[in-house]
Amino acid sequence: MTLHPPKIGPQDCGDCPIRHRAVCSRCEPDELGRLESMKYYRSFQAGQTVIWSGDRMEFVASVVTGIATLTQTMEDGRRQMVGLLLPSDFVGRPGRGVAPYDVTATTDLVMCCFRKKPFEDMMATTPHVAQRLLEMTLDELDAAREWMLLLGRKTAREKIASLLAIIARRVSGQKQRIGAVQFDLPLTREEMADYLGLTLETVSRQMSALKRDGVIHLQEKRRILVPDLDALSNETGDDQVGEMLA
Amino acid sequence: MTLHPPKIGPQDCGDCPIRHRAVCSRCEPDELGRLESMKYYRSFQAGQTVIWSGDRMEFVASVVTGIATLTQTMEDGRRQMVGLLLPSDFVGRPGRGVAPYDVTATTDLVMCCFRKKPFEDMMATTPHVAQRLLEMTLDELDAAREWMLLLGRKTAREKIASLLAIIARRVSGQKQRIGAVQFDLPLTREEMADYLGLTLETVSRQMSALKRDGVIHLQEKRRILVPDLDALSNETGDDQVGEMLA
DNA sequence: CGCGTGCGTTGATCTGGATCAAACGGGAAA
DNA sequence: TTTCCCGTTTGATCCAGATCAACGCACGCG
Repeated sequence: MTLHPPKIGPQDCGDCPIRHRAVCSRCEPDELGRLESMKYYRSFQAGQTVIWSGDRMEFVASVVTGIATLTQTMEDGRRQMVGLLLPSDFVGRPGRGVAPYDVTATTDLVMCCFRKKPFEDMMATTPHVAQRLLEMTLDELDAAREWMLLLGRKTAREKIASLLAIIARRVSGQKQRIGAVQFDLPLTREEMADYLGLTLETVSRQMSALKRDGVIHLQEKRRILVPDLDALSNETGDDQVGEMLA
Repeated sequence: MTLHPPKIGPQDCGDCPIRHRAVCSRCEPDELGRLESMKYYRSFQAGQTVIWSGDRMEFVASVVTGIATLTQTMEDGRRQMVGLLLPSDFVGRPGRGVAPYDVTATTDLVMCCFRKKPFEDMMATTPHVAQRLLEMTLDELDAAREWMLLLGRKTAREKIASLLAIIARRVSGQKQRIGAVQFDLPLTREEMADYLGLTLETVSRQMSALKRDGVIHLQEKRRILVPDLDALSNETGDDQVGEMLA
């Protein structure tokens, strides 16, 4: 079924682009060595499913390059994206055997996988991996709760603006909401809809509205230019002051 | 402002009702002793605010008895509940100084508070607290993601049924969805609305509809009788099989 | 006792976003 | 080149849930 593309990736953890932010970021050289012995890389093409909900999981993993999504699907087909995985984000849960969500590559994707059993053993015996994983999980929990506010209470326009602002900030790297930013949307309209709890038609209409109002400019559907990140942030419904101290 | 009711609580951790499920559940006797030295109890009356969003937090805490809520509020007053805290649940984040959400007691509440600095020191030097906290945080993250599906994709009726089913299962203790269950709702209609991303009128109407359809019986507004937990679960929109293995 | 006040219910109407439907445009295959 | 396909846009209509409004009921208080 799955054809395996060449197993690329930085064989040496020292060269790894996510070395300083992933689960392994706190590890000492000897711990890194131990991780190297249990790791292997896997590549996926855009659109491929990494893990199906309900599958037995024999590994946990970090996103090295590319973007993946976490989605839940109801029997009748309603879908909700519950997570967007960027480089350095972690997939899987030590101590659980079955995947609760579908994991899908939305762009070409390289994952650094750790065999589950050795990884769990390492978690139990050395503190650095567990400490970092706790920190990352707490960050994800905060993000999930911010998303709950968006899903429960924001208007369609606010939802779109929030998503664009988040991607703009993550892509541009800068926390500051100053000046112009330009980036490629990594999601289709339908994926945006699944993330925001909307239909793809509403996403398209609100994108057009934001464009009409000059908040964003579209060149080529996916390439977004935000002339003023501050103006975009004003459309998110978020408290401007409260955001600053987060 | 805040008047302090008598500081009740099990002074000895050995007698604590949440001893086996809270952050401290993995601790050895010597570690418990260390925790005892940094802990103190605080009581709150139903309706009191435990922590305001933006407040400096000088402690982390476990819920001992009672129920508390975590809510986010937008400038214009829209509110979204992002967590429901039952006994043994943990509040606060080691390593962060400012509270991101309002924490409110919905019933009379007793919390076991740990001074933040000593607690953080203990997390850094002994693994048992951190390990348990990671496990609990991962559970909360799963719950938050389940809630994202509810907020983004479920109908009003499915939302109400899901909330009632969750409370029924947690209150009755039994994971099995068999037979009749009876319990008191710990939330007002407005709090339910804030949790579900609805208005209180819609909550009231859907409660009436579920009553009309015989899925629940109401005696005295808050006292709920679920004659058949299975029938209620069928109204949640959730995959029956998928739930089993979670 | 009458009165307010806090919850909850119910009714009438409105509306934001869903649904149904058609068409566009660019890239790849034929 | 033409055709097809996929992602996207736009239009017309519908409807679930929001909003506005009135009222019921239980409880505590002067």
